[in-house]
Amino acid sequence: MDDISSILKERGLKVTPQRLAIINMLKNTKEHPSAETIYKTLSSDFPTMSLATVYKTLEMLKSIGLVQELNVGEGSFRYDANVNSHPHFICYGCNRVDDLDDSALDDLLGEVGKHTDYLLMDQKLYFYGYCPDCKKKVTN
Amino acid sequence: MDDISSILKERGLKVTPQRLAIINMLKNTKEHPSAETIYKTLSSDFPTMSLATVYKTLEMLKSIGLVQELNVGEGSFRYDANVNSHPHFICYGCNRVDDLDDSALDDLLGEVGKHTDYLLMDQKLYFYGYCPDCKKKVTN
DNA sequence: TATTACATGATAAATTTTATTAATTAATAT
DNA sequence: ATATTAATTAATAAAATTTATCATGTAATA
Repeated sequence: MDDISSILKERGLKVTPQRLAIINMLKNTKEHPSAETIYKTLSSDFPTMSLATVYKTLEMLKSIGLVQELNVGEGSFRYDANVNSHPHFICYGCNRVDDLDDSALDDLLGEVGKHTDYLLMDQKLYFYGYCPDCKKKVTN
Repeated sequence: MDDISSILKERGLKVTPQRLAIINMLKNTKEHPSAETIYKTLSSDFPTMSLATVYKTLEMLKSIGLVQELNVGEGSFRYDANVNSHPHFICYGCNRVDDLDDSALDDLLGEVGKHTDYLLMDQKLYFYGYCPDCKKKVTN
Protein backbone atom coordinates (compact mmCIF):
# COMPACT_ATOMS: atom_id res chain seq x y z
CA MET A 1 0.00 0.00 0.00
CA ASP A 2 1.56 3.24 -1.06
CA ASP A 3 1.52 6.59 0.62
CA ILE A 4 -1.46 8.08 -1.15
CA SER A 5 -3.65 5.06 -0.54
CA SER A 6 -3.01 5.25 3.18
CA ILE A 7 -3.74 8.97 3.32
CA LEU A 8 -7.05 8.46 1.57
CA LYS A 9 -7.99 5.50 3.75
CA GLU A 10 -7.09 7.31 6.95
CA ARG A 11 -9.69 9.85 6.02
CA GLY A 12 -12.32 7.32 5.07
CA LEU A 13 -11.98 8.13 1.38
CA LYS A 14 -12.11 5.35 -1.13
CA VAL A 15 -9.05 4.49 -3.15
CA THR A 16 -10.10 4.35 -6.78
CA PRO A 17 -7.99 3.90 -9.89
CA GLN A 18 -9.15 7.29 -11.15
CA ARG A 19 -8.01 9.04 -8.00
CA LEU A 20 -4.65 7.31 -7.98
CA ALA A 21 -4.13 8.09 -11.64
CA ILE A 22 -4.83 11.78 -11.14
CA ILE A 23 -2.61 12.26 -8.12
CA ASN A 24 0.16 10.16 -9.64
CA MET A 25 0.04 12.13 -12.84
CA LEU A 26 0.39 15.34 -10.83
CA LYS A 27 3.25 13.92 -8.82
CA ASN A 28 5.11 12.83 -11.93
CA THR A 29 4.91 16.01 -13.95
CA LYS A 30 6.40 19.45 -13.69
CA GLU A 31 3.93 20.91 -16.13
CA HIS A 32 1.21 22.13 -13.76
CA PRO A 33 -1.62 20.81 -15.92
CA SER A 34 -5.20 22.04 -15.98
CA ALA A 35 -8.22 19.82 -15.29
CA GLU A 36 -8.77 19.58 -19.03
CA THR A 37 -5.17 18.51 -19.65
CA ILE A 38 -5.36 15.90 -16.91
CA TYR A 39 -8.59 14.60 -18.39
CA LYS A 40 -7.18 14.32 -21.91
CA THR A 41 -3.94 12.75 -20.77
CA LEU A 42 -5.63 10.08 -18.69
CA SER A 43 -8.36 9.31 -21.19
CA SER A 44 -6.12 6.85 -22.99
CA ASP A 45 -5.87 4.76 -19.84
CA PHE A 46 -9.38 5.59 -18.61
CA PRO A 47 -11.48 6.07 -21.71
CA THR A 48 -14.75 6.27 -19.80
CA MET A 49 -13.60 8.72 -17.15
CA SER A 50 -15.66 11.87 -16.89
CA LEU A 51 -14.29 15.40 -16.68
CA ALA A 52 -16.53 15.85 -13.65
CA THR A 53 -14.58 13.11 -11.91
CA VAL A 54 -11.37 15.00 -12.54
CA TYR A 55 -12.83 18.16 -11.03
CA LYS A 56 -14.27 16.32 -8.04
CA THR A 57 -11.02 14.50 -7.42
CA LEU A 58 -9.02 17.72 -7.67
CA GLU A 59 -11.40 19.40 -5.24
CA MET A 60 -10.99 16.49 -2.85
CA LEU A 61 -7.20 16.45 -3.17
CA LYS A 62 -7.14 20.18 -2.59
CA SER A 63 -9.29 19.92 0.51
CA ILE A 64 -7.00 17.35 2.13
CA GLY A 65 -3.92 19.33 1.17
CA LEU A 66 -2.43 17.00 -1.42
CA VAL A 67 -2.51 19.49 -4.28
CA GLN A 68 -2.59 23.24 -4.65
CA GLU A 69 -4.45 25.25 -7.22
CA LEU A 70 -2.61 27.79 -9.37
CA ASN A 71 -3.97 30.88 -11.01
CA VAL A 72 -1.62 32.23 -13.59
CA GLY A 73 -4.15 34.43 -15.36
CA GLU A 74 -5.52 32.00 -17.89
CA GLY A 75 -9.16 31.07 -18.16
CA SER A 76 -8.68 27.97 -16.07
CA PHE A 77 -6.86 26.70 -13.02
CA ARG A 78 -3.72 24.62 -12.99
CA TYR A 79 -2.81 22.03 -10.36
CA ASP A 80 0.40 21.22 -8.54
CA ALA A 81 1.14 18.25 -6.29
CA ASN A 82 3.91 20.26 -4.68
CA VAL A 83 1.96 22.03 -1.96
CA ASN A 84 4.89 23.97 -0.60
CA SER A 85 4.59 27.66 -1.18
CA HIS A 86 6.98 28.11 -4.08
CA PRO A 87 7.02 30.75 -6.83
CA HIS A 88 5.98 29.99 -10.38
CA PHE A 89 7.17 31.38 -13.65
CA ILE A 90 4.90 31.84 -16.67
CA CYS A 91 6.44 32.27 -20.11
CA TYR A 92 4.89 34.88 -22.39
CA GLY A 93 6.31 32.98 -25.34
CA CYS A 94 5.21 29.39 -24.87
CA ASN A 95 2.86 29.76 -21.88
CA ARG A 96 4.63 27.10 -19.92
CA VAL A 97 4.48 27.28 -16.16
CA ASP A 98 7.68 26.34 -14.38
CA ASP A 99 8.69 26.18 -10.76
CA LEU A 100 11.04 28.97 -9.88
CA ASP A 101 13.34 28.09 -7.05
CA ASP A 102 14.80 31.04 -5.29
CA SER A 103 15.67 30.88 -1.64
CA ALA A 104 15.37 34.67 -1.47
CA LEU A 105 11.63 34.13 -1.49
CA ASP A 106 11.52 31.46 1.18
CA ASP A 107 10.60 33.56 4.17
CA LEU A 108 8.75 36.30 2.37
CA LEU A 109 5.68 35.60 4.47
CA GLY A 110 7.60 36.15 7.67
CA GLU A 111 9.35 39.22 6.34
CA VAL A 112 6.21 40.85 5.06
CA GLY A 113 4.32 39.85 8.17
CA LYS A 114 6.64 41.96 10.32
CA HIS A 115 5.51 45.15 8.64
CA THR A 116 1.79 44.69 8.58
CA ASP A 117 -1.28 44.42 10.70
CA TYR A 118 -2.65 41.58 8.60
CA LEU A 119 -2.39 37.97 9.70
CA LEU A 120 -0.51 36.45 6.77
CA MET A 121 -0.88 32.73 6.24
CA ASP A 122 -0.13 31.95 2.61
CA GLN A 123 1.44 33.50 -0.44
CA LYS A 124 1.22 32.95 -4.17
CA LEU A 125 4.02 34.41 -6.21
CA TYR A 126 3.87 34.48 -9.99
CA PHE A 127 6.66 35.80 -12.19
CA TYR A 128 6.16 36.48 -15.87
CA GLY A 129 8.56 36.86 -18.75
CA TYR A 130 10.47 34.61 -21.14
CA CYS A 131 11.89 31.19 -20.44
CA PRO A 132 15.48 30.42 -21.53
CA ASP A 133 14.27 28.91 -24.81
CA CYS A 134 11.96 31.77 -25.72
CA LYS A 135 14.46 34.36 -24.52
CA LYS A 136 16.77 33.46 -27.40
CA LYS A 137 14.05 34.12 -29.93
CA VAL A 138 13.12 37.44 -28.31
CA THR A 139 16.62 38.83 -27.91
CA ASN A 140 17.66 37.88 -31.43
CA MET B 1 -9.96 67.70 -21.39
CA ASP B 2 -8.78 65.37 -18.69
CA ASP B 3 -5.97 62.91 -18.73
CA ILE B 4 -7.91 59.81 -19.71
CA SER B 5 -9.67 61.48 -22.61
CA SER B 6 -6.35 62.57 -24.08
CA ILE B 7 -4.85 59.13 -23.71
CA LEU B 8 -7.78 57.55 -25.53
CA LYS B 9 -7.76 60.17 -28.28
CA GLU B 10 -4.03 59.87 -28.81
CA ARG B 11 -4.64 56.24 -29.65
CA GLY B 12 -7.59 56.90 -31.91
CA LEU B 13 -10.03 55.44 -29.41
CA LYS B 14 -13.37 57.10 -28.92
CA VAL B 15 -14.12 58.79 -25.63
CA THR B 16 -17.51 57.54 -24.49
CA PRO B 17 -19.36 58.14 -21.22
CA GLN B 18 -19.27 54.42 -20.50
CA ARG B 19 -15.51 54.24 -20.89
CA LEU B 20 -14.93 57.27 -18.71
CA ALA B 21 -17.28 55.95 -16.06
CA ILE B 22 -15.51 52.59 -15.89
CA ILE B 23 -11.99 53.97 -15.67
CA ASN B 24 -13.05 56.66 -13.21
CA MET B 25 -14.74 54.13 -11.01
CA LEU B 26 -11.57 52.06 -10.97
CA LYS B 27 -9.46 55.09 -10.20
CA ASN B 28 -11.66 56.08 -7.28
CA THR B 29 -11.92 52.78 -5.49
CA LYS B 30 -9.56 50.60 -3.52
CA GLU B 31 -11.84 47.61 -3.73
CA HIS B 32 -10.49 45.92 -6.88
CA PRO B 33 -13.94 45.20 -8.29
CA SER B 34 -14.88 42.48 -10.77
CA ALA B 35 -16.58 43.15 -14.11
CA GLU B 36 -19.87 42.17 -12.54
CA THR B 37 -19.39 44.59 -9.64
CA ILE B 38 -18.46 47.40 -12.00
CA TYR B 39 -21.53 46.65 -14.09
CA LYS B 40 -23.89 46.68 -11.12
CA THR B 41 -22.37 49.78 -9.59
CA LEU B 42 -22.61 51.79 -12.79
CA SER B 43 -26.06 50.56 -13.76
CA SER B 44 -27.69 53.29 -11.65
CA ASP B 45 -26.02 55.95 -13.80
CA PHE B 46 -26.08 53.89 -17.01
CA PRO B 47 -29.19 51.74 -16.84
CA THR B 48 -28.88 50.56 -20.44
CA MET B 49 -25.20 49.67 -20.34
CA SER B 50 -24.42 46.09 -21.30
CA LEU B 51 -22.14 43.78 -19.38
CA ALA B 52 -20.41 43.13 -22.69
CA THR B 53 -19.45 46.78 -22.82
CA VAL B 54 -17.82 46.47 -19.42
CA TYR B 55 -15.81 43.49 -20.56
CA LYS B 56 -14.84 45.11 -23.83
CA THR B 57 -13.83 48.32 -22.10
CA LEU B 58 -11.76 46.47 -19.53
CA GLU B 59 -10.04 44.54 -22.30
CA MET B 60 -9.27 47.81 -24.05
CA LEU B 61 -8.02 49.51 -20.88
CA LYS B 62 -5.85 46.51 -20.15
CA SER B 63 -4.35 46.53 -23.63
CA ILE B 64 -3.31 50.18 -23.39
CA GLY B 65 -1.95 49.68 -19.89
CA LEU B 66 -4.47 51.71 -17.92
CA VAL B 67 -5.65 48.84 -15.75
CA GLN B 68 -4.27 45.53 -14.60
CA GLU B 69 -6.14 42.30 -14.12
CA LEU B 70 -5.96 40.45 -10.83
CA ASN B 71 -6.39 36.76 -10.20
CA VAL B 72 -6.88 36.03 -6.57
CA GLY B 73 -8.30 32.55 -7.03
CA GLU B 74 -11.96 33.34 -7.34
CA GLY B 75 -14.07 32.40 -10.32
CA SER B 76 -13.66 35.82 -11.88
CA PHE B 77 -11.07 38.50 -12.46
CA ARG B 78 -10.70 41.71 -10.54
CA TYR B 79 -9.43 45.00 -11.97
CA ASP B 80 -7.08 47.63 -10.64
CA ALA B 81 -6.34 51.08 -12.07
CA ASN B 82 -3.03 51.06 -10.24
CA VAL B 83 -0.86 49.33 -12.80
CA ASN B 84 2.29 49.40 -10.71
CA SER B 85 3.39 45.97 -9.65
CA HIS B 86 2.25 45.94 -6.05
CA PRO B 87 1.29 43.02 -3.81
CA HIS B 88 -2.29 42.28 -2.88
CA PHE B 89 -3.78 40.78 0.20
CA ILE B 90 -6.88 38.57 0.19
CA CYS B 91 -8.80 38.00 3.42
CA TYR B 92 -10.03 34.47 4.10
CA GLY B 93 -12.70 35.97 6.35
CA CYS B 94 -14.39 38.65 4.29
CA ASN B 95 -12.79 38.03 0.88
CA ARG B 96 -11.73 41.63 0.53
CA VAL B 97 -8.73 42.39 -1.61
CA ASP B 98 -6.46 45.12 -0.28
CA ASP B 99 -3.26 46.65 -1.50
CA LEU B 100 -0.34 45.57 0.60
CA ASP B 101 2.42 48.11 0.65
CA ASP B 102 5.76 46.72 1.61
CA SER B 103 8.95 48.19 0.29
CA ALA B 104 10.68 44.88 0.93
CA LEU B 105 8.91 43.62 -2.19
CA ASP B 106 9.78 46.54 -4.42
CA ASP B 107 12.75 45.12 -6.23
CA LEU B 108 11.82 41.48 -6.03
CA LEU B 109 11.95 41.21 -9.79
CA GLY B 110 15.52 42.46 -9.88
CA GLU B 111 16.55 40.29 -6.96
CA VAL B 112 15.02 37.13 -8.33
CA GLY B 113 16.32 37.93 -11.80
CA LYS B 114 19.89 37.77 -10.56
CA HIS B 115 19.55 34.09 -9.73
CA THR B 116 17.81 32.79 -12.78
CA ASP B 117 18.16 32.17 -16.45
CA TYR B 118 14.66 33.40 -17.14
CA LEU B 119 13.98 36.87 -18.48
CA LEU B 120 11.71 38.26 -15.77
CA MET B 121 9.42 41.11 -16.73
CA ASP B 122 6.48 41.16 -14.36
CA GLN B 123 5.40 39.78 -11.03
CA LYS B 124 2.11 39.18 -9.32
CA LEU B 125 2.25 38.69 -5.59
CA TYR B 126 -0.77 37.59 -3.60
CA PHE B 127 -0.81 37.16 0.14
CA TYR B 128 -3.61 35.40 1.96
CA GLY B 129 -4.78 35.43 5.54
CA TYR B 130 -6.95 37.58 7.78
CA CYS B 131 -7.40 41.34 7.65
CA PRO B 132 -7.19 43.33 10.90
CA ASP B 133 -10.97 43.20 11.35
CA CYS B 134 -11.31 39.47 10.75
CA LYS B 135 -8.17 38.74 12.75
CA LYS B 136 -9.96 39.80 15.93
CA LYS B 137 -12.74 37.31 15.33
CA VAL B 138 -10.31 34.50 14.54
CA THR B 139 -7.95 35.00 17.48
CA ASN B 140 -10.78 35.32 20.00
C1' DT C 1 -24.97 69.08 -40.27
C1' DA C 2 -23.66 65.04 -42.70
C1' DT C 3 -20.63 61.40 -43.00
C1' DT C 4 -18.10 57.61 -41.41
C1' DA C 5 -15.97 54.61 -38.56
C1' DC C 6 -16.02 52.94 -34.13
C1' DA C 7 -18.63 51.73 -29.84
C1' DT C 8 -22.68 50.13 -27.66
C1' DG C 9 -26.42 47.03 -26.38
C1' DA C 10 -28.77 42.83 -26.87
C1' DT C 11 -28.17 38.34 -27.49
C1' DA C 12 -26.01 34.12 -28.49
C1' DA C 13 -22.19 31.26 -27.97
C1' DA C 14 -18.13 29.51 -25.82
C1' DT C 15 -15.61 28.07 -21.87
C1' DT C 16 -14.90 26.53 -17.35
C1' DT C 17 -16.75 24.70 -13.24
C1' DT C 18 -20.41 22.76 -10.30
C1' DA C 19 -24.64 20.06 -9.35
C1' DT C 20 -27.66 16.03 -10.04
C1' DT C 21 -28.63 11.28 -10.15
C1' DA C 22 -28.67 6.52 -11.53
C1' DA C 23 -25.34 2.97 -11.99
C1' DT C 24 -21.02 1.20 -10.46
C1' DT C 25 -17.43 -0.11 -7.42
C1' DA C 26 -14.37 -0.25 -3.17
C1' DA C 27 -14.38 -1.60 1.49
C1' DT C 28 -16.08 -4.39 5.10
C1' DA C 29 -18.18 -8.14 7.19
C1' DT C 30 -19.99 -12.50 6.51
C1' DA D 1 -15.52 -15.94 -2.05
C1' DT D 2 -19.88 -13.30 -1.67
C1' DA D 3 -23.10 -10.00 -0.11
C1' DT D 4 -23.88 -5.63 1.80
C1' DT D 5 -23.53 -0.70 1.96
C1' DA D 6 -21.90 3.50 1.38
C1' DA D 7 -19.06 6.21 -1.40
C1' DT D 8 -17.65 7.13 -6.19
C1' DT D 9 -18.19 7.39 -10.97
C1' DA D 10 -20.08 8.70 -15.44
C1' DA D 11 -23.25 11.15 -18.00
C1' DT D 12 -25.70 15.00 -18.22
C1' DA D 13 -27.58 19.27 -17.05
C1' DA D 14 -26.94 23.57 -15.07
C1' DA D 15 -24.45 27.54 -13.49
C1' DA D 16 -21.15 31.09 -13.93
C1' DT D 17 -17.95 33.82 -16.39
C1' DT D 18 -16.20 35.56 -20.59
C1' DT D 19 -16.17 36.25 -25.60
C1' DA D 20 -18.35 36.80 -30.20
C1' DT D 21 -21.89 38.61 -33.36
C1' DC D 22 -24.36 42.16 -35.44
C1' DA D 23 -27.73 45.77 -35.91
C1' DT D 24 -28.20 50.24 -33.96
C1' DG D 25 -26.35 54.33 -32.04
C1' DT D 26 -22.94 57.83 -31.30
C1' DA D 27 -18.31 60.32 -31.26
C1' DA D 28 -15.15 62.48 -34.26
C1' DT D 29 -14.15 64.84 -38.39
C1' DA D 30 -15.05 67.51 -42.35
